[in-house]
Parts: sequence; C-alpha cells; structure tokens
Amino acid sequence: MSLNKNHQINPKISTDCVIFGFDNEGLQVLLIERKPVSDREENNALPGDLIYDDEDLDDAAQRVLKELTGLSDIFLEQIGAFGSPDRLSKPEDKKWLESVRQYPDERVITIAYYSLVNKNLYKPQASSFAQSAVWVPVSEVTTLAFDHFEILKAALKQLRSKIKTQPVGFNLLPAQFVLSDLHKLYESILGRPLDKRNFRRKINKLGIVESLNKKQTGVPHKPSLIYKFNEENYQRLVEEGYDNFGF
Amino acid sequence: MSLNKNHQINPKISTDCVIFGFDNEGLQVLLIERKPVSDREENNALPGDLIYDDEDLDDAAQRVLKELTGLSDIFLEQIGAFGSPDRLSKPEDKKWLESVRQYPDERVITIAYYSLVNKNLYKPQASSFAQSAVWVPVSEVTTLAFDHFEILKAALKQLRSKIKTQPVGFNLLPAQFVLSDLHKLYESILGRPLDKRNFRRKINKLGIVESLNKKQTGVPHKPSLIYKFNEENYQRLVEEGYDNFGF
DNA sequence: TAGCAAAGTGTAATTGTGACACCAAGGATA
DNA sequence: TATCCTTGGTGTCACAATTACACTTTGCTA
Repeated sequence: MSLNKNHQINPKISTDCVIFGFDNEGLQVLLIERKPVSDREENNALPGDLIYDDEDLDDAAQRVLKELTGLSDIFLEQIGAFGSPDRLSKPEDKKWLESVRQYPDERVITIAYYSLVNKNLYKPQASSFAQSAVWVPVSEVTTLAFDHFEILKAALKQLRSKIKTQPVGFNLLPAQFVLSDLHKLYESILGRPLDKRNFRRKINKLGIVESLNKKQTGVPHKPSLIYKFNEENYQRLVEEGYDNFGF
Repeated sequence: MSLNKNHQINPKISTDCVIFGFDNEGLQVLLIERKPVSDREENNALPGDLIYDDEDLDDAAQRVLKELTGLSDIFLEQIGAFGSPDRLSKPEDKKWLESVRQYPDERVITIAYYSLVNKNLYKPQASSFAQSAVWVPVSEVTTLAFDHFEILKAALKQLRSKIKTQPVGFNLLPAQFVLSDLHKLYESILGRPLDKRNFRRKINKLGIVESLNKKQTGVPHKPSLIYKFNEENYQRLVEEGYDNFGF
C-alpha cells in the first residue's frame, strides 16, 4: 500500500455469475434476455448485480444466485475481476445502461463467479430479472453483452481445469444418477469424447461413486445401476492431498 | 445485469502484487516495511496502489511493478479480487491508514496479482514506497498487514498449480542457468523434494532447455553445463496444446 | 595428493493410459 | 412371442509414465 495519488476513481462494483447446468442436451448456461432491440444473441447477458455496502463479494454472488434460482449454499467459485475501462462502452450496451442505471457512464468493475447447479432443483424465481432467464447450451453462445462472452470463456476454462483435479461435476447432477450421465457430463465439460471403459475404470478406482443396488425402470434397453456420490470417500481423498482426477 | 438497488457503494479499488523472486535462499517475496510501531512482521505489507481512472487492472499492476522494481513486461497473472468489508479493519491497519489516506474508512477492494521476477535484473527504485522494499523468504512469512497473508497463500497456491502445467519458472531465473538451479527452484515452489534423475529426465524430454556447451568456472566441484531456456520449443509445445509439465 | 562437493548418468518394477469388441437386458414392435 | 433396437456393462494388451535407487566424474581446496 502506497500513498495516495491523483486520478483515483470510485467505480461501482458488480458481480456477474456464470451459472452452469447440465441435462441431456449437454452443458448449459443461464442467461438474461435483455428486452429492447432485436432478438440477436448479443443481447443476452450474464446475471449479475451491483454489490451492496458492507456485503462480501462471495455473499453478493450467492445473493444473485438465490434471487435467480432459489438455490443457496451451492458450488460457487470466483473467476476473477474484469475491469477494462471500456468494458461497458459498446453502443448497444450504453443504450441499455441508460435505460436502467442512474449514472450509466460510471465505470463498473465486475467480480465474476461461476457456479454449478443441479437443474432438477432449480426453480425460476419471481425476482425482477429472473423473469427473463433462459438456459442456453454453452456451445451455442457466441456473443454476449459487455465483456460477458470473455467472462464465459474464462469460466469454462476454469471449470475444465477444476474438473481435472476435483470431482466438482456432481454438483450438476441429481443426487442419484447413472454412470452414463456422469460420462456425458465429463464429455460435455471437456468438449471431447472419453472412452467408456476407461472412464468407468477411472471412476471406479477413485471410489467416489457408490451403487445403490437399484436399477433404472421403464427404459427400452438394459437398465443401468443407479449410483450416488460418495462424499466420505471424496473427503478422504482430499484430506490425503489427492488432487488429480486424471482426465 | 439487473436494475439498480439501494445501498450500493463506490469503493476504492487497489491492486496488490505478490512479487516472487528466487535465489540460493529459495523462494522470496518482495514486501514493504511499514514504518510505525514495532518491527513485528505483521507490519509488512504487499506492494500495491489504488488504481487510476481509465486505467486497466493489468496496467495498474504493471505500473506498481515498474515503480517498485524498474521492470516492465514481465510475467504477471491475476489472482482474484479480495473484498471483505472488514479487510482493512485490524486496529494497527486502521491506524496506519489514517496516517496515509484521505478517507481511511472507505472500503477498498483489491485486485491481487502475482508476478515472477528475475532478481538479477531487479534494481530498487527511488519511488516513494520502493525505499522500504525487502525480499523475505516465503517460508518465513507468517503474518502480514490487512488480508495480505491470505493473498500470499492464494498466490502460492496458484503458482504451484501453474508450474505443474506451464514452465513459468524460467521467469525467476537468469537467462543462463544450471540445471541444479532449476531443480532447486521447482523444489522451492512445490515445497517438496524431487528426485534428481527423474527431474532431469523430464526437463530433457520436454526439450525446453538447451545447453550452451559452456561450463561453470571457479566452483569447487565438478562444473555444470550452462543452459538457457529454449523459447521456440516452448512455443511449439504450447501451440500443440500441451499443458502438462507433469510435476 | 587426498578429500570434498556437486555433476551427471541407467535400469528395473510398478502404475497409468489408450485402444479396442462383444454379450446382456429390457422395452417396442411386428 | 420372436425379433429388433438401444444402451449397459465388461477385460486385455501394448505402451508410456513414474518411482526408487547408487556410483563415477570433475575440479577445487587444504
């Protein structure tokens, strides 16, 4: 910490959340559709909000998540700060801000987070911005408002690197699942195919899933065994300093 | 982005830099000694500064680095934002801020960076805070001002994880070095011993160092060959998508 | 010239990875 | 009720990577 200098600013601080979900369609992200202009994709934005006085950054992100999805205490990790002085200055973005902010020209630095939600628990909320929330397959997103596409790319990168060392994927699945769901999830996140037998071998060796000795019913093919995540074994691995899940 | 709400703040934004250096004593970090009170360690702080209007976050961190070390264009990576509302409120810290800031009670959110500098190129500068900069072995740091110890721990964690996938260590070494320097560097960063033969095999296989066919002189033991980092081979590896340096 | 200190080198056992193909089970349908 | 369709579930082999481990070389110093 040094002495004061001239020209320092007091920007606004926001938090923007990249909320990932997963289903048979693959990896999705929850976006807010902004109303005006055409329905071009670049009008979508990440959900976010300005942070409050005396509010911790993580708490602000949890609050956004809660307002939007109704979920609390879910996986959430900071991506980093995005604060380019011109990050809000695309013409469409400026116009939109003018309609919505008291001081639309103020600089805003955002602290970005990503989180993993189980879409089965997700229930859209009635809060002001949750109305226009939509799940969009990550692979179909090519542009977003502000610098949000850049933030999404950073989130994906961090998630990919995280899932190689920690079994965070379970946050995206229901409590009971089938190994092929987990398999598809890993393929969706990593964006490449994984050999079925090798995948299963790895998962089994880790001992982080546990069969419930129940089978699927009503499926037009051989029913799969149903599994749950074994949190105790996972905790043991982490305590032993294990951090390589090797994908 | 949602609608405005009450209670939003306009905090100050600072950047704090964890500047790592390396020599025979191991991994070091550059700290600022705050003047008052006793010479207890918790008076040391990370170098940092408030950011300017219209200044990009990365640029602010580069500026701090330049003012402090005289170096520009060196390895620098964001760690993340630290913004707990009470991060400045330890009594000693408050007293110090009162002596130095116009509005010492203002909330300050910091964007932390870490960087790797070659101590041979480092020359202390005459800037206001560079006067009291000191290199301290990372292993001896146990407390710091504000939340800076937490930031240091995050920096170390990120560096350890980074060095497993990218050969960033070369930023800490002189342009010409000896394999045992590189070996000691990796051991210092990872905090555990690495087998000499296995280490050399890995480095050689990667092809990212290149012998200059010169030997050390004046050492009281068998002289070592002198190496340099092979940037072309490294670039090739990165372009091929290689990101596992396997330590 | 003896001794010291660090440099430099190879192998064997184990473990991990990647590629690959067939049978099983249940529902759907003819 | 037999056939077909779809997905579940399984083992092996070749190769690569990792770990553990000890002795000789070189140059300076005493």
